[in-house]
Formats: sequence, structure tokens, C-alpha cells
Amino acid sequence: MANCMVFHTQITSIMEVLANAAVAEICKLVDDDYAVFRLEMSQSQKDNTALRRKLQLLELKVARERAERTMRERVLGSRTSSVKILDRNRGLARGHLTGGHSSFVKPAGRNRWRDDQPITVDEGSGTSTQHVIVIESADAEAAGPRVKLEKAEGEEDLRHSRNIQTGAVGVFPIATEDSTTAPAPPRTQRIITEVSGMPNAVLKSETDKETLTVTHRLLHTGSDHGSDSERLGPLGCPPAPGPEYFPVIHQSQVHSRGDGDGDTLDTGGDDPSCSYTTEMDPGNMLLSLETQTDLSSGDWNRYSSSVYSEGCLDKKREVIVVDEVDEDVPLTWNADQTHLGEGHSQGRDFIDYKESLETNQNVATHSPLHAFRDRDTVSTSMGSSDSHSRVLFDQLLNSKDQRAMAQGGGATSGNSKEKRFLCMFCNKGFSCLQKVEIHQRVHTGVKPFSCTQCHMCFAQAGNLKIHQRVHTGVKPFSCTQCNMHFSHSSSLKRHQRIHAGEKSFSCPPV
DNA sequence: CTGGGGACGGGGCCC
DNA sequence: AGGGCCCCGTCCCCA
Repeated sequence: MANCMVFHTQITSIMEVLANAAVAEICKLVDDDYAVFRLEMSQSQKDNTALRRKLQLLELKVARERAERTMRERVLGSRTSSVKILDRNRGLARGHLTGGHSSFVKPAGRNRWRDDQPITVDEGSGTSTQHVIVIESADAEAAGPRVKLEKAEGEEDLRHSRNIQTGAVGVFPIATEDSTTAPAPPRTQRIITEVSGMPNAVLKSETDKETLTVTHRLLHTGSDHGSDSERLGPLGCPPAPGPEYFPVIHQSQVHSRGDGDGDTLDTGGDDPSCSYTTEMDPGNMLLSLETQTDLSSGDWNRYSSSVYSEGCLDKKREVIVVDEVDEDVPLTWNADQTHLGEGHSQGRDFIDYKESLETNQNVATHSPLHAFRDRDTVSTSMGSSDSHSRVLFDQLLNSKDQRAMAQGGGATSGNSKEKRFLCMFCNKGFSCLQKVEIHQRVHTGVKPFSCTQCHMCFAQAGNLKIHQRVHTGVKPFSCTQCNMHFSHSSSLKRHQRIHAGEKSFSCPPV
């Protein structure tokens, strides 16, 4: 009996042990499964979130595109004649803009140019700065709103109008689609404006002055500066990311660099191109680009440039196609071979011009050889009238360009020995490549140096430095006679003329 | 008359 | 030695 009890006890204990073990095992299994389950759950949630975001992005994209289409249609509908914009590199608009360059691009709130820098363009805000818009491809959708925002917060700067007149930077007189919104110009003007989503260039013809001012911008994609309004155009559409519309005239035979340096021009890419057709009034816009370039070398200049060597604008340079023009060939805009593809966004967009700068004394390009980046063929119904075209082409240079030409006199003037680097726009000669690169910012509007305190940006580092005295209040130049202080040395010098009794205006000696 | 930006030339330094 | 880069001075212009 006692044995029986002992046995029973043992069995009981064994049962308990087994039961405990079983429970433990079950618990363990449950825990493991639970963990796995939780993992799967979280994974699913992540996927869910990602998909949802994707969906939202797509919806935004679609909405934006629809809005743009609507805008474009409205513009085309309202526009009567001058310019017909077919479309413009939307692909560029989206993906291409990443670079902060542009000329115009000024990283707001940040001081450096970065390729990945998001947008900012601010020119013209109250601080008279430039608006730069850099649109990151991934966030293209956000571009619109952001631009809008900036526009709202900044007021139009008078500088804009000034720039417009001078054509210095990509500031365009925007031919507003609604004429009622724009004050009637004091004088007769014929304004040809690109107004599609990416208004970057303007051909402005001031008939009264008989000058044709071309405002061209090199948007180093991404970089472009121009006020929002400029970039947005009358429609408020986001500007085309990169390209500036050079007044390209002609190009019956556009040779996109015959050497086929693919990385420069032929990045086909899928980006939708934009065609840019200008339908000039018959008879008044016979433009021709006469490039008196010694083409014996084969193809056109390559503009390498490092146009942005000083800044961080190392990417996305716009292509400037310098084309040979057959004088006998009717003018056509042909951007066919000047297209930029998506792949371009990472490359230089400028034709490498360095070689020609260095070597060709023969190049007497009159030319801002402007190129359209659009792949689609653009043609103008312009006739070919060489002499007339030439004149008109000369008029294409804006006033600053002309002044620059006048000052520099071109490569052929005088100091040809030292000034072997020629500006591709005005043919002015410079002693070294960097000088010409800096100079060309006059034409391109590239301003890589931005002020950290405000939205101003500058083409030259030195000018930025001087500008910052505005914020620091530093006035290192003091008058020894009256103790006045000046931030500019030239201001001091000018002031001291007063003490010297010099008259500002005196009759020149006969 | 001043403030301030745009543009250019020259010189120095470094590679 | 030459080129690239940076800085500075200067002139011009406009508001």
C-alpha cells in the first residue's frame, strides 16, 4: 500500500513536470508565433503606408498635370499671335531642376548651392532678391505650391523691371495673358513671351526703340533665378526647369556638336520636349543667326564651362548650341539635336566651349548661340534675309550685352594677345577662362553666390562680400576730412571729390 | 549726395 | 612658366 502511495506520488510529480514542460512549450510556441505575426503585421503596415503615400503622390501629380494642361490651354486660347508655345520639357521641369543652379538659383535660407537643394528662387521679394526655384524631381509635385508660396510672400521688386529692361538676367517682362492686369506700356511694345509652364525666355521687341532685347536665361537647371513671377509666368505655372530659351534663330542646320559628345547634348532621354514655336509677325522678325565662326574646325564650340566653377553649380548646365548656319537656308528653329534628356540632368548642359575659347581667334561669333533645348523641332516661319536678320540678331543682345561688347570690343580688338578667351555671347575677350566664365554670367544670369542674410545673390564672390556689409554695418572706408564712413571704396572716393571741389559735371575741354 | 549692385581688371598665391 | 583661383580696387550705373 505504501509502495502504491509512493508510486502515485511519483507519478503525480512526473505528471506535473510534464505538464509544466508542455505549458512552457506551448507558451514558447505562442510567443514565437506572436512575434512572427507582429513582424508580419508591421511589415504589412509599412507596405500599406508606402502604398498610400505613393497613391497620394500620384494623385498630386495627376492633379498638377491637369492644372498645367488647363493653364496651357487657357494660354493658348487667349494668346493671339506672337508666340505659340507647344510644350516644354516637362521632363526637365520635373527631374531636371534638381540642381541648384541656375543662375538664378538661390538657395533660400541656405548659403550654398547644392545639387540636391530644393528650390528657392527669390528674386524680387521685398529685399530685392532673386527667386530661385529648384525643383527636386521627386518632389516635383510640391513645386507648384511652393512657388506659389514664395510668390505670395514676396512682393515684386522694382529690380525686376530693371532687369527686364536690361535683359540682364532671366527676368522677363511677362506678357500677361490678361492685358487688363498689366498696365499699358507707355510706348509701343511688341512683346514675345514664352508663357508656357516654363517661361524662361522672352523676346522683347521694343519697336519704338528699334531694338530687340532678348532676355535669355541659362537655367542651369535648377538654377535659375528669376522671380517667381518670372518663372511662373502669367499662369503661375512652374517654370521649365532648366532651359532657358535662347533666342535661337535660325538653325537651318543645327549641328549638335558633330563630335557627338553625347554627354553634352545628346542625352536623348525621354523627357518630353517642348517645342517652342514663335510665330512672328510676318515681315518683322526675320531673324537669322549669323555666326561668323570659323567652322573649319568642324563643329561648334564646346562650352564647357564650368560656367559655374565658382559656385557650386556643377551640374546641369544648359546647352548652348552654337550652330553653323547656312546663309542660304531659311531660318528655322531646330532644337532637334539640341535636346536634353533626362540623363542630362546630371551633366553639363552647356556645350563645351572651352576649347573654342582657348583656341579660336577666328571665332568671331556674334553669337549668343542660343539653343533650344527642346527636342521637338521648332520652326519658325521666318524668312531668311541675311542682312536683315543680322541686324535683328545684333539687336537681340540686350543692352548690357551690347555694352559689354562695346567695352570689350570683341576678341579682335586690341589685346588679342592676352584676351584669348572669348565670350560666346558677345565675343568679348578675356585674359583667362575664369574671367570669361564670370563675365558670361552677365548673359546667363547665373548668380552662384547667395547672401545668408537675405535673398540676394551675386555673380561674383567679391560683390557678395561687399554686399554683406549692408547687414554687418561695416563701413571700412572713412573720410579723413569729415569722418564719414562708407561701405564702398568708390563711394568714399566719390565723396572725397566733394572736398576736393571737383565738379561732377563739367564741360569737356574743347 | 549717398547707398548699393554690376562688372571688369589686376595682382598675388598655389599647383 | 602658365593656368586656376581668389581677392581687391575701381568704374559705372541706378534708386
